[in-house]
Amino acid sequence: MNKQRLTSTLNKAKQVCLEHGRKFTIQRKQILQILLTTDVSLSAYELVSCYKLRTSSSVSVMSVYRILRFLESVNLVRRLNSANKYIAYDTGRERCKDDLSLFLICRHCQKVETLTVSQSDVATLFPHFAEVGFTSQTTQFEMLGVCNECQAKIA
Amino acid sequence: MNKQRLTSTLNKAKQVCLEHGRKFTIQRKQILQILLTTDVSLSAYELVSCYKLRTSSSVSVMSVYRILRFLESVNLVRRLNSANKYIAYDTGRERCKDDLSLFLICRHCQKVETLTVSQSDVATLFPHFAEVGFTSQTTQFEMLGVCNECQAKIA
DNA sequence: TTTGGTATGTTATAATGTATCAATTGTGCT
DNA sequence: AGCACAATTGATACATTATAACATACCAAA
Repeated sequence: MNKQRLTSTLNKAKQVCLEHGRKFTIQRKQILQILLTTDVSLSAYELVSCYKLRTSSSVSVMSVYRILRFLESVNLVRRLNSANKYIAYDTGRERCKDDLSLFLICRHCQKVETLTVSQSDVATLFPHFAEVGFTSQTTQFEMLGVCNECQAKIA
Repeated sequence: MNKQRLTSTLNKAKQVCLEHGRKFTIQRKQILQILLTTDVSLSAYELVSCYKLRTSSSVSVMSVYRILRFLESVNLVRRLNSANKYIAYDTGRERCKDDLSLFLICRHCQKVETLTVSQSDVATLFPHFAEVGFTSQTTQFEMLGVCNECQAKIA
């Protein structure tokens, strides 16, 4: 992500916070910026370390957890259940309100690629779904595997 | 799961272990049996408690983790990433070797329903998949939501 | 200026999971 | 039976991830 795009994304993020009547504090901005400028997912504790390195200031783990929860609540951050780590959620790309995300997580380089799937596609895939009468509240799927770069290296 | 089916499932499980040149010890059997006779997922620590209650004997948490990892390795147990809990993996139902499971997890009653999807269906759903060149090693998806029984109760 | 909501700091603790090494058990072999 | 060997389990310590509870700081509106 280049500098210009980063600035624009952070500005949008600020708007999102303000629309929710919440602040885009320096700490929230820094945490989001760290997540935006890496292509791997980071744990709360890793974020504490990065924060220290990049700002010559510091945050408590508690604050990081709170900040992550907040950023998640306004859809600026996603948590990866299969890794207990967090990634920035790209607000730049066009997406329907109820599209689902598919995160492709590389076991080797940890890089996370994000794809988008529509609700109707999911419904098509899971025809038994309607039968069992389950009401999904899930907004993301996670797949572990190997990305093409790493695949090439291995072979 | 009725008694007869349970016995048959446990026998099959024993076969699976032996085929892998491993033992189906009393502890492994008990842990699997506990998981087979509940329809909710259980954490390692919950399994320790259940074990104590049901057998008037006990296991260490360490052993439970090891047993779970072993049972996972022979595909008799699955771990739910979204909950850090474990469920028995039904060997009874017909399934292709590389089918994927879709676990429907109810937020209210914690019950887990298991559906099956073929690899090819998944490939159809995610057309961008081939483009990004990601090699998936994932064998399951997890969806959180509300099951039909709970939905009815709520409404 | 005081009051109410938002945000952060601080400490303690819960929940989940791994590392390590010793002890035990079981199995096959002689 | 006695022995060697691998698989399994126990026990302790520790690492990682996460929440609870309560105090303090900040800031804007009444």
